[in-house]
Amino acid sequence: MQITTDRSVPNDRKLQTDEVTAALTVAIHQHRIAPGTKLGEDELAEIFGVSRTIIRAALQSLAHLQLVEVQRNRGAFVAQPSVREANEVFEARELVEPRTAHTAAMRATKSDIKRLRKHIAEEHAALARSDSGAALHLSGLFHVEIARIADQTTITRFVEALVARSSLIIALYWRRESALCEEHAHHELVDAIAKGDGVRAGELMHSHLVRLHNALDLTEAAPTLLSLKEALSGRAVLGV
Amino acid sequence: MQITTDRSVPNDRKLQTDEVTAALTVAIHQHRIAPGTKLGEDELAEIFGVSRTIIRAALQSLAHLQLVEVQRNRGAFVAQPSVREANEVFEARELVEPRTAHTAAMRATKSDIKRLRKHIAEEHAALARSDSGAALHLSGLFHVEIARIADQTTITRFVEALVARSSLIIALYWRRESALCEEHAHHELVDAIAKGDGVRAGELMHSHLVRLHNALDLTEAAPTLLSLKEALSGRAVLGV
DNA sequence: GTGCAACCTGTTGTATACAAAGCGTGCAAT
DNA sequence: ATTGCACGCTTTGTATACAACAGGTTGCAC
Repeated sequence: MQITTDRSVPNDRKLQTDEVTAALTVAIHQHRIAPGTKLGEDELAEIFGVSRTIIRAALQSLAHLQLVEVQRNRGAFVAQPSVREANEVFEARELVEPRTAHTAAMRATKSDIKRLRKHIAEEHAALARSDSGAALHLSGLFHVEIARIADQTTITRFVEALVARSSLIIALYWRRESALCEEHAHHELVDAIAKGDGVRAGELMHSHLVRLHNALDLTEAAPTLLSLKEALSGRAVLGV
Repeated sequence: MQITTDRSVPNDRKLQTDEVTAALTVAIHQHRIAPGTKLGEDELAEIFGVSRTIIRAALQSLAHLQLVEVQRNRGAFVAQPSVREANEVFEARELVEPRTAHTAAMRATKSDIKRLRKHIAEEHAALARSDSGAALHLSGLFHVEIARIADQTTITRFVEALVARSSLIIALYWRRESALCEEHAHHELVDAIAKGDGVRAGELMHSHLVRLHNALDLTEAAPTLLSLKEALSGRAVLGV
């Protein structure tokens, strides 16, 4: 399982943990690693060419973001948010992000707008080449970028965590039937922000999130096939 | 600097990291360790009777909650939130917690109410014996408990993090002049929740938080005296 | 006496060695 | 054939040893 490996063996001697964390994060965001996948320490250590110490720190980081779940003496697995957690995550986003959009509209500078538009363009480009993983990742970053423009680092961190989990949720519960993530929503949002229309930006963000939420198939109770296997073995399925 | 040490040397072989994390968290909550204090790895390892490996994991955990700040090659320090961060934290709480109070009012069971009242009683008891550290800690837990009753684990985690940082903020910026944390606010809140009056619970929570926020002295720009002292001396300020 | 520089000490960063806990396999007994 | 147990292999948990870095101190030169 190759993950990134752009640079070779000699590490830059700095921030190794962060690099591993980032690489894994992106890989999960882009759905290159499926929910439920086991992340063995030795395996990752070999892939990244570092010791298990580094891998462990990275996994702990990801566990804190709830991107991976660590089971004692069993190892780390890419998280599989339950239906309930999925609802919670989107409810939280519906509560928080309209506010960040509103504030962003108030504070955005020209260069912020430019950056957002560039972001959308990249997203389109990814879609154009059918790289849905990258598109999804960029789409998430778009939301984080808005929080960043709102200049509230505390909430930005929260949004980052929510967006990250959203990616897992989409991987698990996205309805094939529903239309692909409507890009025009992001467009309109940027327009509202550019005009400084905070109220409209907030409304757009809210409805955008609600539509996303509704595009998920959150009816089935049990996590899907992968976890079925796991449900019968050792550990029990806790919350639904 | 003794921290907890209720149990002696033989560890229960389980969750050592979590125990250390919890002990440090409580100590910080209760203002038994001042903001800016250096948390040396060897020092902590000796105190808790575990290896630096465990301590490191615990510190990383606390760093994620932004209770401590780790500076590369320099070590971990109890965080000193800036004025700006302080404002952000309370703004975030003002956004999120009224919602949790509202939901809690809708979902609270008899036993939940009972637990909340017991919580308040303990808080009073702590105040009665002038243990302001414990009172503060319990006061924070009260807010977390409400989020827990609202049964939104995702937001509960966020509230936990916000409450934890609030404790640091209060340590740094609390105005001596302002009246002590009015306990009646928590009383009224529980009453509203017991009645199932979500709207009022939300309002009460909001005004409670605003009052708290206003009771802080967030005018001065720079981190205060404590850090100055530390800037000059090698070792951090030990006991409180 | 002051300023700079090299060293020295103490602390953190990383790797590795060892201990312990799961988990699967295979054999034996019913 | 199936069930139960026991052994061994694999993987994680923890401690420790070593390397690298930061900061302070000392000594020298001016």
